[in-house]
Amino acid sequence: MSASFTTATGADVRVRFCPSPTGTPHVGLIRTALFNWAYARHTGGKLIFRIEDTDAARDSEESYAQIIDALRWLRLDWDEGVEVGGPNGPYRQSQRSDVYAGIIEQLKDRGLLYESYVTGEEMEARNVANGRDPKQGYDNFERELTAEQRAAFKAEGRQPALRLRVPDRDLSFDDLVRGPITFPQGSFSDFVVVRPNGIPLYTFVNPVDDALMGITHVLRGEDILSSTPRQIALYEALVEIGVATFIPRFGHLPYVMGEGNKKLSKRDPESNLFHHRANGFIPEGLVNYLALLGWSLTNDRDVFSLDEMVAAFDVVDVNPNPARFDHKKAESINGDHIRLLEADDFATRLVPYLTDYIADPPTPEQQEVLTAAAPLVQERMQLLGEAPGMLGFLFTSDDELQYDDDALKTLGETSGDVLRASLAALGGLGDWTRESIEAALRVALIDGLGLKPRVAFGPLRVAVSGRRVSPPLFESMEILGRESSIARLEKLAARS
RNA sequence: GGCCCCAUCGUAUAGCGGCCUAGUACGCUGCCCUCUCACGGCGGUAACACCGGUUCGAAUCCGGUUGGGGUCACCA
Repeated sequence: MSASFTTATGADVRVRFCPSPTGTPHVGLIRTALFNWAYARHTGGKLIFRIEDTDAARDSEESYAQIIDALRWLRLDWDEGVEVGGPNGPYRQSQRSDVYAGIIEQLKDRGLLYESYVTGEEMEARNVANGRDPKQGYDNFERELTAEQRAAFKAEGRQPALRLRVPDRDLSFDDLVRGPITFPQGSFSDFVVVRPNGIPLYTFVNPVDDALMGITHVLRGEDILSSTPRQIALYEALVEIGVATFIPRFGHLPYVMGEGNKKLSKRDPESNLFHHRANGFIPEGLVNYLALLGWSLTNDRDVFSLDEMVAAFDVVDVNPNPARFDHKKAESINGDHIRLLEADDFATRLVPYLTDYIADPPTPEQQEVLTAAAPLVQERMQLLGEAPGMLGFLFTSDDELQYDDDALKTLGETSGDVLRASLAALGGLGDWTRESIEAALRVALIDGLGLKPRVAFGPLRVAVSGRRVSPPLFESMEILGRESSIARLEKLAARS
């Protein structure tokens, strides 16, 4: 590649995110969006959001809506593109056919694109006839077809595909995350950019749109690394006809892998961004974890905000090795972010996960309980999806409260005595507060019955929550109220 | 198979020639705190794939080997 093309830097940075709307958003895709976004924000540049919907058979509006949903949920905004518009629209490739048609004509007139009539079967036969591997691929043999030959094919009713004449030399570029990469001449042959029906392929529209939109840095998945020299060849052609004035820099981000050594597949639920949202990831936590897949803030801290990421992010610091998605680590990071939330904010975010128990929005009574109980569980949660298990008992009537089997198993010989002694101690209690409840129970059970705390309070926990583990007992009883607490102790005492 | 990429504890990473008897986090684990579970605190476990070079000195640079991954479509 010529060294004479200039590339923009600093505030002139223009990066893009250009997914195909097929299927539900993948964590790898979103990680790519995040890095592009962070780079734009860090440099004061622009993020362009374009949709590559040139495959009518696989693209869907539902998928498009999901990608928008995902970006907005994670608070990744864009400066130009679908939904927001901009000077380089339209931003959906399905609406840009006219743009492509003009460029195809110019390229063809210059001889940079040429007609190719050979079919796949014919090419295989040709390779066999020439003693080559049948799968060897195209050998550029139609570069110099004469007008007569072309006319003959057309007379047969054949329509040509258009191939790009690739330069007969090595193609190199300096990858932002991997350094210099060279593809030797002959690594690939002239490739099809326009189908016989006139519809251009991804290999064409992607670089063309990048050029037209002034993209300076192409940050994308590693899977496209090997087609980068092809794109550079196209770019050189675009420069020749004046459509592009420079070749962008490329940076290939590492894969996001699943268990073992396989790329996180679309079938794998871990790959589905919304699966994580449904489980109770908060955007702060998920985006933080995604950032850690190939990048780090400092050597001794991995919990940080988007703002902190923006201040520090640079593509050149991205690690080239593939990263495994570790849900344990992801959940731990999420738990840290949950703990960072303001109490009211946290309580509000719990609501959608508690719809089996409360209304959305909650009734005033439910809101009161939720506000009181949220701080008790904020430091014990990694995922908001744990809320029903931890708090459900507070929104269940005394009659309907169920006991978990493993909770009942912890009940022993003394459980009945503990419950009866507790009822006696609590019966005449004046104030119903965490402190008064605890004081009365300690006197009755620890001092009175001589029990160890964990033995004494276990049965009460089961009676109140129906579970073996629960939020702190005395606080739970205070929130539940005197009447309900006593009813629950009596209910369990009756069966002990 | 051709071409390309990658290679530090189980995982994610720090390290960009001496600060490294390799740091941090998750995980696992011991102890403390403690009404359960968590949170928090203090410990422990565990890695430079291999072989050659370059250098006074290499996890760091170079070459090779091995291993992994990707890509070779008229899909994107």
